[in-house]
Amino acid sequence: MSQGTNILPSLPRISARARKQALPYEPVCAIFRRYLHLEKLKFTPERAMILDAVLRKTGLFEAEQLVDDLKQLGHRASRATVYRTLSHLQDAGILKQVFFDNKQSYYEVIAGRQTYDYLICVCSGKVIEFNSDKLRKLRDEICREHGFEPVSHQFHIFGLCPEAREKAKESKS
Amino acid sequence: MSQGTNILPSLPRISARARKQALPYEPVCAIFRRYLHLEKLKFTPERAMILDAVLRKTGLFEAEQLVDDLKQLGHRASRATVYRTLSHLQDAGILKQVFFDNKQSYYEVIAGRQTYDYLICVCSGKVIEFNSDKLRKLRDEICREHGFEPVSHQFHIFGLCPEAREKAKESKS
DNA sequence: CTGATTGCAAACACTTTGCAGCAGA
DNA sequence: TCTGCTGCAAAGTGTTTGCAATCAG
Repeated sequence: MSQGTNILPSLPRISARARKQALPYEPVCAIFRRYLHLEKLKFTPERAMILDAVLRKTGLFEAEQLVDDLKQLGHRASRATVYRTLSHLQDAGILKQVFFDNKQSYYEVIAGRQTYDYLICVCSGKVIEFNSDKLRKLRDEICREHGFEPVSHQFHIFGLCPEAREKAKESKS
Repeated sequence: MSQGTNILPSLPRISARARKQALPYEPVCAIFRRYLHLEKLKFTPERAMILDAVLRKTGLFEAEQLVDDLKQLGHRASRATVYRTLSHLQDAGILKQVFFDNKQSYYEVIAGRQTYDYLICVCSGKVIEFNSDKLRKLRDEICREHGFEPVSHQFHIFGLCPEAREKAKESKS
């Protein structure tokens, strides 16, 4: 039987326009407002509240979690609006979907934050973030070889975390 | 509306490189039978047919596609059985799920085949497979640093393919 | 003013599951 | 024989969508 969580990467959705215009240190809210303006969309209270809740998150989070957070913050916003806004935030380059597990998506704020790659334990589901300059360099090298212009990447390593390895050893002996 | 690309549905699923590789049909079938035997499961005609259809695939494919393929091959197997068998094939290490988009999973045969990493064009959806020893080495190095034992990895680079870059240039000028 | 936005609930689409009859080993 | 397997259809589940009322610009 399948042991462990099935966590798969998803694809980033950042519009070309957003990519060109995101300034690294600009307040995220300003990025969003400009994006909305350019797309002739409106900056509504609901969208502001959702962005607020999103920016409070650190690391990975789920849409459903966000719905709860909003309730806790006393913010009203329907599930539908949350999903619709998450979509816009992705297009604005503020957010990206990082994983899917069997059912749902996991998001991560990328605007103005360092992004990570992940080590994922196939036994415990534990996720370790890491960062590697060498990886970025290698990515750029591979892209050059193929005439590709990199926008982003996702590197997920699946395996056994130290604890899981320990357990595996024990059960062997 | 945003042009947030949902790239996956248009992924090409035949790669020249993969096509060149001989299908190691017998060995994989043996792997599957052994797995089934060990798990006290049965090797049924349906499972044989599904494995056959799976091994004809090169590159990424979807479950639904497989259902169609089976019909075309004159093989009967219900949708439910296909899904159940795909699950077993994963557990047997013959297959892996590579992507999820919001809706469905994308699979790839791994047994007896070289696996690839992917460059994915965010404009055209074009997918380029690549292979890198340096990447594997870097992966192992990163794992060592974290006491992780790697089982597999997925490295997806998103960006603009040469054609898309060309187009982008044109539209600027 | 006017078209975008919202909440609701129903719709979706892929996948899983319960069940009764069937069939490998 | 005795589990496990199959097909069917129904259930599940995160997400999306249609619609009428509402609101931002």
